[in-house]
Amino acid sequence: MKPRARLIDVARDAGVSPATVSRAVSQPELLSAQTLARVKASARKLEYLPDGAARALASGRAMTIAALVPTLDSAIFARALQAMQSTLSAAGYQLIVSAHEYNRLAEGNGIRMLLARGIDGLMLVGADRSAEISATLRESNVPVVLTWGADGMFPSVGVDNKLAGLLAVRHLVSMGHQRIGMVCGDIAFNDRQRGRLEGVAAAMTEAGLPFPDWLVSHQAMTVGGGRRGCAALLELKEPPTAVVGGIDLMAIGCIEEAKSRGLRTPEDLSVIGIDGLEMSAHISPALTTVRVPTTQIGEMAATILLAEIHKKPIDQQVILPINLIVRASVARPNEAS
Amino acid sequence: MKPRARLIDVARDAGVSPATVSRAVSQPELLSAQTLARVKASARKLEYLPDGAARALASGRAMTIAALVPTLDSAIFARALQAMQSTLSAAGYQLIVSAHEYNRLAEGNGIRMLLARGIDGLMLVGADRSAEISATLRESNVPVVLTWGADGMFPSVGVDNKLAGLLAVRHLVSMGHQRIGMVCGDIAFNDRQRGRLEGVAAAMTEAGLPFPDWLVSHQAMTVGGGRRGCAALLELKEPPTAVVGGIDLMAIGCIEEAKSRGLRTPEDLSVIGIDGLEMSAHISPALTTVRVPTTQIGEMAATILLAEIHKKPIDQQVILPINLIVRASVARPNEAS
DNA sequence: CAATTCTCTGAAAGCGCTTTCATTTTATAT
DNA sequence: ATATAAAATGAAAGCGCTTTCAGAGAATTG
Repeated sequence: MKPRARLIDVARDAGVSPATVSRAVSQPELLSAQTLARVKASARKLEYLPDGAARALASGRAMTIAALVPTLDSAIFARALQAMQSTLSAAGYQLIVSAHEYNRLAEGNGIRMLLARGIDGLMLVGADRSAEISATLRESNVPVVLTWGADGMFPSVGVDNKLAGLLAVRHLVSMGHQRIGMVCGDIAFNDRQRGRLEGVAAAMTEAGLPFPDWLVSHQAMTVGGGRRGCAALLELKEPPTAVVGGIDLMAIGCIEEAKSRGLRTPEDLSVIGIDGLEMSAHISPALTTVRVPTTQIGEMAATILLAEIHKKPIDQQVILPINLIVRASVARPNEAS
Repeated sequence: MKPRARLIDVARDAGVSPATVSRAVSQPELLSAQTLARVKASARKLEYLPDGAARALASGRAMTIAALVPTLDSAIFARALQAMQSTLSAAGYQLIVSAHEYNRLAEGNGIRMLLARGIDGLMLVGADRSAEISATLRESNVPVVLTWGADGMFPSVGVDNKLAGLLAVRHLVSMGHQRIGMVCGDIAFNDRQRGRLEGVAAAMTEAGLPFPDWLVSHQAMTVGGGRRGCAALLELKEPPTAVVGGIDLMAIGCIEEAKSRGLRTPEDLSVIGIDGLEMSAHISPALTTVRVPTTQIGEMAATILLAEIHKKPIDQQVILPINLIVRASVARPNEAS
């Protein structure tokens, strides 16, 4: 219950000025080896832990980067955050993460709270936010990086979501599919899903295929959502012979739903995902998917933020390559259908 | 690029003292409606955002709770964190989360960093840490809550992991299985997996069944890990007729591995998981599992922390009930095997 | 050897806010 | 009305640290 040692206690113990102790912590190269050793000894002896709030206040730097993602409950963001954390902690920064559950208002509040809290950088997902928030962000002067999407204002790192949808459908088309459906997440506050959907639609147009509204089912972005979406498509008078999942998880749900209806994948229904989850390779049939380099996105996001903080030049918009991973969930459609 | 408005600017604009503005922010009930309105107007006009670092320093409260989990890349922790965040933000607290990737040292560092950073409470997973860190934690006087496990020193909320293993195996035994294997995560720094393994062993003993080392395979806690573990067990001279997955994800891997070897679940190999993931209900066969109330753990953790902070009485150790969810992945063993 | 340049350390002024404590104002009671 | 309590506000002292500025020695130079 003894009060935590403060910097001044260490200074007293080591017989130096507070300034010297401060330097020992943040710029040890400025001190003579001897002084440094003495201070360090005292610090250790007193179990000195610098006070973050005081440091942040005095220095204007919080050594903290925040990431505000739609949800923690997604392997996708989790991996990216993981990568960010590694990169940042190597640079002495901490990552604090928060989620808004696909709620635009919650995102706005989250941003404001984080800004108030004092952060040196902010990672956001997508570019789907109000002009007001964007303005707040801009005025705050806090370095920002957008991931998975771009808006042309803030630096960004992501992939071409439209291209992802395009690649998926092109593959399906190349296998001979004509009636293709999509099980998609809610697109209201999710420009990634919107982009993928656009890509799917574009590819259908490109192939001269019809793509009416009823061939896309919007569902929760879970396995269960995928199942429901697939069920909806399968119950159409003319069900699709192939379906693309807005994310791998939904694609997996599609496979399961088909299975539960006695349909085999890929023989009776081809399924393709977008994401490239670890588990997608291990289910059966192994999921054909468009892989998004999640880990790299996280690393790049951290790198960009760090560069912004240090006023170094950055790529305003980096678009990482995506690629089709052909596995076993897509085949030529049945003659019958 | 204009500097952010400070409290004193608002005070000036509203024609009141800084103290009044401060109160308007944190204890509005102390002000007359009229003054409050005036201050709020000025604050809005100047786009005033209080400085978190300064508030934390002056008040000694950071209004921040930290959670340090093994990994973000797990639906389990993600859900619990989600629940914590909701509960905390309702109380005006922010949650910052960090991961240590199942690395004991990294956890220690993480704890120290968080402590230095200034937090009002800390959520940790499991009780598997050095006495030194525990001491640091104790001395820091920061409220702590342990989740998924307990050590008798800090308040905790979790489940009886051993019981989980026990329930799983009892179910298997009741279905007539005698040779039961387990695919388990690394237990070196994971008392949850250790507990589950113990439970499995205990249940085997209880049933008078042998449970030699080679019937448990330690693997990465992913679908892929589950597959490898199942493969290892299946290649035994006398492979088990049933296997329990240390977590649902691994159990799913087991089902997939069996499938890829031409074995049907549950006819040829019964599989049972522990966790109760959303997706477990949707795969085929639907996974029989021991459900752990993840969301509740998160909520309780937040509630306990909040109570500790406000010096209210708390339950030192809350153990949430777990329950077997019988679905389709367990059946009586084949006569043949 | 004096002059100049470094290197190392200390003094002191905040960083932006909260929080006693004191004071003024307003409401309540006699 | 006057005394007394209650409510509303302000003055000022920090919270624990960083950082500029300057000074004291030590090292280098002509």
